[in-house]
Amino acid sequence: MRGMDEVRPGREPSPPALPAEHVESLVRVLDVVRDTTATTRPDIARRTGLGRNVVSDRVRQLSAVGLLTEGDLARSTGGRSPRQVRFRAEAGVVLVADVGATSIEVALSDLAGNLSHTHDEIADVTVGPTEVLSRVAALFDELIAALPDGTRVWGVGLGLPGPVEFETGRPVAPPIMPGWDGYGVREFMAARFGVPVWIDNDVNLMALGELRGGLAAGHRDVVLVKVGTGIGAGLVSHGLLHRGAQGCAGDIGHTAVRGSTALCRCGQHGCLEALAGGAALARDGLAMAIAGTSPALARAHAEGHEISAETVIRAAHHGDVSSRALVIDSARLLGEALARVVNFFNPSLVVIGGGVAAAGDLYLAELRQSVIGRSLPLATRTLDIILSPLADRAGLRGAAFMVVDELLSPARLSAPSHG
Amino acid sequence: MRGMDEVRPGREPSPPALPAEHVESLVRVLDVVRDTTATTRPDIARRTGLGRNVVSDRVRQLSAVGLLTEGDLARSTGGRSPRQVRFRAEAGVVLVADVGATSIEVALSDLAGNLSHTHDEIADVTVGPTEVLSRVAALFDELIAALPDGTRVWGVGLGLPGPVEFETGRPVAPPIMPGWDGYGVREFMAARFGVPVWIDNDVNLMALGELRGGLAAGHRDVVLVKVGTGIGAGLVSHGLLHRGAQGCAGDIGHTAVRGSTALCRCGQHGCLEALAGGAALARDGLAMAIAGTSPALARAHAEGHEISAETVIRAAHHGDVSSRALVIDSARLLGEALARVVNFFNPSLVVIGGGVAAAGDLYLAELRQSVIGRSLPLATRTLDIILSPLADRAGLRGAAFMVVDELLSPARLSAPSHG
DNA sequence: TCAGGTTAGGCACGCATCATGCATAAGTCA
DNA sequence: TGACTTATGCATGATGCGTGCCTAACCTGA
Repeated sequence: MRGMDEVRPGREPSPPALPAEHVESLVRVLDVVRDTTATTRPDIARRTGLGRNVVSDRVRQLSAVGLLTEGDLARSTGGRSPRQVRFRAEAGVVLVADVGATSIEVALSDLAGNLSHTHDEIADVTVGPTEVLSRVAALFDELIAALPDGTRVWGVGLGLPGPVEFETGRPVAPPIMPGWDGYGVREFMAARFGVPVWIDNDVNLMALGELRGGLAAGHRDVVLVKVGTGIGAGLVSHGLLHRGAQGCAGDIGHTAVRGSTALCRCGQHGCLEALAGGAALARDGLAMAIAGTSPALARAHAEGHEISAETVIRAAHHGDVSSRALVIDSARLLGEALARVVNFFNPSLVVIGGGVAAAGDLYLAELRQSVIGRSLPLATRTLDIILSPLADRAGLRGAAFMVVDELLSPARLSAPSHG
Repeated sequence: MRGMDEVRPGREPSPPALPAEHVESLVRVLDVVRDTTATTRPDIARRTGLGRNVVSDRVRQLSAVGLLTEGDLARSTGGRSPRQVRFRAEAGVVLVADVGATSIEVALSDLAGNLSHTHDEIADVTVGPTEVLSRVAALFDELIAALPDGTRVWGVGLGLPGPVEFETGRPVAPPIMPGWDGYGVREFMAARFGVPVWIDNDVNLMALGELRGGLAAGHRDVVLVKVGTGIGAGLVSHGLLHRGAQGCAGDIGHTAVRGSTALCRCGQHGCLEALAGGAALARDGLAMAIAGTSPALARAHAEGHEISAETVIRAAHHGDVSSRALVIDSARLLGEALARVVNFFNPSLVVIGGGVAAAGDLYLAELRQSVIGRSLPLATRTLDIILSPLADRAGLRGAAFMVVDELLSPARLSAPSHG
């Protein structure tokens, strides 16, 4: 991996060099424009508390480096119409990837988390970091090849299915990623692409995606639950990701469920994940297919189809009674665990994401009932529990926001460093 | 309550008027001096990144209003010795109270959380807000009467045994405080004493006490567990109190314990609190005394002593086998719940406070074992679990820090408002 | 004890930033 | 169309803060 070209020919340094002065006000202006709390100069002045003159100047500077641009005139409020100011999300792209236990998702993202060229494929994370990351890098190469000339690549954002030490970008003792412990993921990608790289847990990135540009925008205390093969949660406190001391906060998949002894992939018995995760759904569905308890699943199995969580969910939607019971049972079990989480963390919003969220209202209704029935009334008084539509790709969007937010953070702009 | 003197004669407005300019640098200087990360002018400059000139000027201003003072010369590091700068904790006092389910604690605190004139008494919070708060106010009056002339009262800090909406200072649907829901506690105290008032949950205040001036200083992710009559937790994320959306975050006392149907004071069955709290210890101890299972408790009971959690703990320490088993069982149960909390929140420190913490190493050892045996290895890798000595009065200290921190916060200093 | 080096800390100056006032542009409303 | 309101640029002035210089006060080594 050594000896690669540090700076690619024809690629501009990224992000565009901002003036090192006025960092604070520059960021404040940029922030309110980015999340569209302000769209005109007077708006920005009001929101940031900066003088109208300063705002004008900062907008000028940011426009000069291509981060902002003027749009049409906005509606007048009685006098001269203000010109609209817009974040130039097209000023650069971010390479984002979400490595799951059994899959790789990559995409190109603009600076506002809008994805394009999304690509999914099956992959096994257990084959180790060099192989998986090489594949991700190859996919990134394809994305880069398709870029129009002169497009700036601002950075790489990566999600991994395990705990990550955010500062160093290294996995820490990930249970389902043998060989990845302490691996220098950032160094690998930085050497390959010569741009800044950030890595985080995939569930944290989903939470960030929902927080910065999704359903959780504006909330300060959020729990995002991803129900995929496994079950995990991303926590937001004070509007910031709560990663915990080791970066492994959010584990709810391996809490014991009463009266169960099912073996979990983590090695313990009775884990929630072993009962209510996607893998559990598939396992129980297969059992029902073989036992003949479910006509629909039995037929699918007989026809040679694999029985996956998706199969079970589809059968449930088509009225298969046993599948329906399985899905509802899964929702109820998750709800019991979530009730504890709600009591403890007291979020204003719980977002359910991941593959099982495709089960839709059937799942959500049971989940809601289960949570509300077991939580303190106060904690659920204004609590919202919603599904994150799958098409959202919150994880990839979160990866993009991670990169852009870090690059445009005051700390980095005032003292440019790694990357 | 209306018509009371708004500003008492002979009492100065509080806190001393700081200049409205330079608020940010003033606060930064004050902060590093307050938590003693910097004790000399050059130190302050290094820590805050401010110029030595600015630091000198701010120190001058803060000294002029009595918040800082110069001390002796510090050790030289090769050149002229710097003069030490110290926070004048004696520049004012804060009236603090911790209202528990069955008790009132009040004290005088200096601006650094050092308590004096501590006073405890039995009280029943269920008699309602006016009665309880009047009693607190009467105790405060006694404290004020004992103050030297000219002492400035900066504010009132109050802890309550239930969820509190921090911004308004009103209890929200507190389960064990009938009649308090939505009561204007702040208004009551402000009208009575004419100073700013802040109120928070008592467990949050314990966490704040440990965070700002106790065992948790410097940690960013902390869980404080109070095991008193009931069981509750205070959470610290990013070095800030996580209060949750309704201010009721930290509930762990009412999570279901498998295989139990004990009736809890919250009305549900099988709560942790009903099994492992102080009340449960007392209840089970009494049962053992009556049944004769424990000689020590039976004797105490026969002699007419009340069997409290403290009695059981003392018996355990004196070698009473049954009491010992009871205490250990309590620790084990709490440990099981805490293991889930540790997995979910991933703190770097867990502090155990409250009356049951008096059980000491006997309790702590079993608790540690129980937590570590059931948590993810990663989450416990650098986890510390410690006891908060009772004499600490972390709650009262936290109440003092709450008031002083709010009064010396940038927001308040730049735009003085309520109080 | 003294010289040379190092750190503290005050004072004056100058630069840079930001707010204010004024002029102008461009809209609304009667 | 005129009076009013709002937006925006430019010049001006105040203010905050860093820098350079000086003195004070300590150290080390001869």
